[in-house]
Amino acid sequence: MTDNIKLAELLFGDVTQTPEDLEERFPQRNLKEGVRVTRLAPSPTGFLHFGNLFTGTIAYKTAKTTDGIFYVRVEDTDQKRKIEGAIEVMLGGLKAFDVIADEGVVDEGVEKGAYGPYYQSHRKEIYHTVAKYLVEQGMAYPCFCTEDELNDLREKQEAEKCDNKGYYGKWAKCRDLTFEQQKALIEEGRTYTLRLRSPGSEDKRITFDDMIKGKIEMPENIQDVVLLKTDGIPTYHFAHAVDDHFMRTTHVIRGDEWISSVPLHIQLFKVCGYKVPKYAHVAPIMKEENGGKRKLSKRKDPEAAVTFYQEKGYPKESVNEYIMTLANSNFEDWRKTNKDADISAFPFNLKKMSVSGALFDMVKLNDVSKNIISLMKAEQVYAYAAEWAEKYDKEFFEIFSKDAAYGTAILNIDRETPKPRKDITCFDEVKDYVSYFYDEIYTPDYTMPENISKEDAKNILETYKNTYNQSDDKDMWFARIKDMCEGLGFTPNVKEYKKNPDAYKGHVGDVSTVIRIAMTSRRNTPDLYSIMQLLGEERVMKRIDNCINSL
RNA sequence: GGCCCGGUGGUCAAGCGGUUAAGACACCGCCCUUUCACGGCGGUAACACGAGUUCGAUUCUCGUCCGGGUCACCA
Repeated sequence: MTDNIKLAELLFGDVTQTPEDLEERFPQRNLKEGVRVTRLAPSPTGFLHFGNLFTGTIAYKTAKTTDGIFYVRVEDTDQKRKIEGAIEVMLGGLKAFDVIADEGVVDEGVEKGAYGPYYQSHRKEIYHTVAKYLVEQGMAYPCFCTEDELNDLREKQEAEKCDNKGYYGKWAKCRDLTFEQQKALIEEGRTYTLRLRSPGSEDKRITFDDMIKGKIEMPENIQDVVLLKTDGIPTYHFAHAVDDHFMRTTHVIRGDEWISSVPLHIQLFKVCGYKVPKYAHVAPIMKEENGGKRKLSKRKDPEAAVTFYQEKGYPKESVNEYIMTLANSNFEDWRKTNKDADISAFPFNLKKMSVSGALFDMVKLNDVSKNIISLMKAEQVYAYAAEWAEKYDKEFFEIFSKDAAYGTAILNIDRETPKPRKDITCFDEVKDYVSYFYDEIYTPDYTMPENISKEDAKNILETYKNTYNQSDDKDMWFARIKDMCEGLGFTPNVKEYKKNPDAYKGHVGDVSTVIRIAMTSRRNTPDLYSIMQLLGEERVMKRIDNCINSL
């Protein structure tokens, strides 16, 4: 029995399976050529960052464009960070924007698929099986260095201005301990981590092909990184290699902060005898701050939280559309020629991803969202708005949901025309947008424009009251307004007024404005005729009277 | 500091040896118009800098500068 085998027994005597057993338990997926398996591997922090949604969407699309599999694996290896209900928050946010896992953790505590467990905290025996194998092969060793010792090491390297910091080569104190020494330390009860015995050499370089960034050349990894922490739980690096191998991930899609550890990861895959997956490193979404760029920050930027979009009531279609404009530069061109197509029909392509981080642009998101909502049917807008209100504005929901046909009719003004209005950006605006249709939440304010005297306003309304007829069609309705202009000192002809402004008090537009204000307390609204039709004769008359009385 | 990556209008970005350097958002003007929108038309505005290579560089090479990432028993 060699020392390596003895050490492996000493360290992992309780491991009963072998890597071969695992290969059998998690067989190669039976997939057609070119079909991709991707994943999102969030750590449960209780906060879903827009960046998570972004990379998640990309991973999802990458799989879906090949009819592949997208799964969620929870990276809960950091005990210190554990938070209750965190999975619910993450999965809920993802689902709200149509990033739905085929496999893995699909709900709090619910796992689906044959490659689990999908919580890293439940995979200890799998990691240990591989760890044991690595020790047997002489590719891993226990390290008994304490935190203080490691700090000293760092300081020493700092003082020597050492370019290559870290635990490797001559600095790796525990690398060349004899079996007897190791055994003695363990029997002494000393805690230890398990480190990789890196086969890398300082002067070698490796290249790899990132699907987004292209060819990258880097120095080989020489660090004897920690594989297993003192509590026996793996570090990200080790878990990544083991999990993505046994879960049979084909494409690792993640944030580009990982790019500098790719040499390590490739080495890990090779040391374990695994096929290296394809990598795609996604640039982060940035935020502008006094002229500079920085990552969207959880602390500083409310829009960094996915819940922000839910609270504001951005439809998922809008957010997804915006994400795609950021992700694939040809998306907007595609959209132009495929106006009605579902977004899932877009041929998403990793190669079209931008290499560097894009600035988050709220104005653009809003524009995208207005377009999306303007193209929806009124029923759809009503359903979304009601759904939003039920969750975030109960009081309004009560009122708004009482009469769906009425609400829908309001939202249908000027909609489903070749040139629909684009008033609504997100659903928290709907209450204000429709407020004057609901007496319960309507507070009149009859402030008239400066160019119209109270007298004239009164006269206009008195006159109008006598001529108004609810059953007029739109042309007739407007003809009546025009007809009353002359008698009041206004002109029905706007051009005429512009030519000769001193000859009149104003034009039809001003007369309409007075009526508009009486009806809605606003100077700007969608089509007034439609509004008055929906209000109904009784309320129209009442509002005219109220306005006259308050002038 | 070492190692990576990047730098085209305010923003997102096409172009990748010869272009009047696309398009979208924003902004400005005009038109349409009972308001506001919508829509239409037009406009302002960019290849970080310096050397090479080349008949010719935004496109290729090198350097400078600037921005970002990373150097944990965090992911």
